Amino acid sequence: MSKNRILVVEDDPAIADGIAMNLQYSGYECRVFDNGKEAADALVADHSYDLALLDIMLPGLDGFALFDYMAQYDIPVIYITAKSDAVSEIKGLREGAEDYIIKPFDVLTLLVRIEKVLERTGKLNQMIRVKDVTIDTRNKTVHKEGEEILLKPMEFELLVLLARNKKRTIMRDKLLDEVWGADYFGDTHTVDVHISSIRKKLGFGDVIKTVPKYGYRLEE
Amino acid sequence: MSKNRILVVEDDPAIADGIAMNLQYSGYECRVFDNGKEAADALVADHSYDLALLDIMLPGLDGFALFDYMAQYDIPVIYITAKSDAVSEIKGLREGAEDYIIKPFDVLTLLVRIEKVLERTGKLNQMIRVKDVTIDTRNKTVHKEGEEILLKPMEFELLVLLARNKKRTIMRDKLLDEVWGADYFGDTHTVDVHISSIRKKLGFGDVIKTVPKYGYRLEE
DNA sequence: AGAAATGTTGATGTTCTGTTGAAGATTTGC
DNA sequence: GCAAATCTTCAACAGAACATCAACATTTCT
Repeated sequence: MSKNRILVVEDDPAIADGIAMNLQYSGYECRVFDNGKEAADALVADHSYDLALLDIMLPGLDGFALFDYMAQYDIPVIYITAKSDAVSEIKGLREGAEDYIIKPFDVLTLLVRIEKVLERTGKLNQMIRVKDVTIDTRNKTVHKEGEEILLKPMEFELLVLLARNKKRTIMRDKLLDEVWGADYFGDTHTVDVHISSIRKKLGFGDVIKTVPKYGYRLEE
Repeated sequence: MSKNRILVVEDDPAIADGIAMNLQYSGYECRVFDNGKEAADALVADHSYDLALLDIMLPGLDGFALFDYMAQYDIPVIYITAKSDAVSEIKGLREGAEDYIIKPFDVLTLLVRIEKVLERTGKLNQMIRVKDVTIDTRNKTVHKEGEEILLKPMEFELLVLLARNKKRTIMRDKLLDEVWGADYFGDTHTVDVHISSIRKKLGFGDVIKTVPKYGYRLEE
């Protein structure tokens, strides 16, 4: 399956570098521009992007202006906003942007948002393979060596998050946030129990690594 | 990868020079102003800073006034305060500053504070390379010649501190303070044991130098 | 409403980690 | 060069973190 292509327009080089590195690491192909004008011009020749990450505050053409160019080619947009322009978020979403994310953000949050959008637009791989296990995110089923393994809903969600972010260590808090929701108040111990159950059902004792003091990581 | 840019506003030339020298030595690009007015004016033309260090007591525009200019461009702020204005610290933080540091401070304390802020805003390099060893601060992993080397949490934290401050000798007390926390009461001997373990696992016998009677230093 | 299944919490046993002490090696100072 | 101080390394202990099981409360489904 071919890589999803992501367009990034961000003028802060430190942030742009960080995003680019992480996207590539996660298996996306990405192209970065540091100003709106160049990005818009380049679209004419190449507009086969699955998603665009647009900073709102940009020199020249700003994120909102760029949105129209994206709409032309049906490229969904996630805005990147500084915390000072809280007002603009609403505007961005009302005009049709898929989502927004406020700086500073952590990498996993961004990746999960991207996955959500790609899933909605049907561009995300429905099947995830980890070792001899196949995860079908559409039918919510898991197979190992032809046999279906029954995972409970929470176990499934947790597994998908880990599997979509292979080789990335995720803190227990972060797992709780993303799988259980940000408004969940409970012990991180719950995560441990679910991990334990997944390991047992899938024989993932070594595939899901424990990173002491931090969290878990699913290996390739 | 581009250097992080830091804005320094400090009227005491001795302190300003010291900060500037140390920041450059640590790989930052920095610009120094000795008064608030000039700094604020210069922001209009160039505001691509990743962080600002602001003295509170300044001729003309003071640190608090400058904060508003920084907020406009979403530049995080660390205040530099004289020991006497303990009251102002609280005010500064409540208004949204990232952190503060009290004069006189030692260089490493300042550098670690800076790293904390840059990490939170996603502008710090998550990969550190020392010789043939790669440290991934986000995934909490260490690789040497493609192989993963397992470090224990404390070993990892200690290594990161040393590696982020290469060529800088750090006292045992300082290492204890920063890695174990200021409220830690224990023998500095613990540091020695951990250093020993890191050296052994990574083959860093010569890379981490012992500075007799003082502490340790990680060479480039 | 009753039954089945799920998620959470608590208890228990196990593994892993950090600290300490002691012995051996190295360096420093005289 | 020798003694003293300092550092390195090993091993053992205590405590923390983690895995697993079982019971309970909650939700879902029929």
